[in-house]
Amino acid sequence: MSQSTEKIWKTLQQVPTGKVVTYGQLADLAGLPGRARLAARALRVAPKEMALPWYRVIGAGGKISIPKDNPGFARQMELLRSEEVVVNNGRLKLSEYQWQPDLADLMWRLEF
DNA sequence: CCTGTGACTCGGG
DNA sequence: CCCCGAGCCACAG
Repeated sequence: MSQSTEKIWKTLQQVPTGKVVTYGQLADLAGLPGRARLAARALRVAPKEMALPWYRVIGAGGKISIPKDNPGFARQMELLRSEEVVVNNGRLKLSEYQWQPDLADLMWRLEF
């Protein structure tokens, strides 16, 4: 895999239960500013065995970005709800659930 | 090499 | 709130 893709994966592992990040935010935290599309792609190609919390990644407006006709849409909603995240019509309140990394988390990032 | 296509985002209208 | 276009970029065809 490309190194950029791996950075996305590692960063995503840091997102705690019950919290979410947007594609753009994930890319930024991974040290890849402006690469939201890469983040989306990294999720799609991630091997299942990695068990990444892919469902904790949503669109910038607080909306689930998976097309509604894709079975993953409903799955993402139920997974989020299983973590106490309130989701309505594929929407959730970013002000309440968006992950705000603390200093320790940012330090961790220096490891790659 | 060129083109189309996104699990993206932001700014306009 | 929706739709569009423009950036953006890896990747398949």
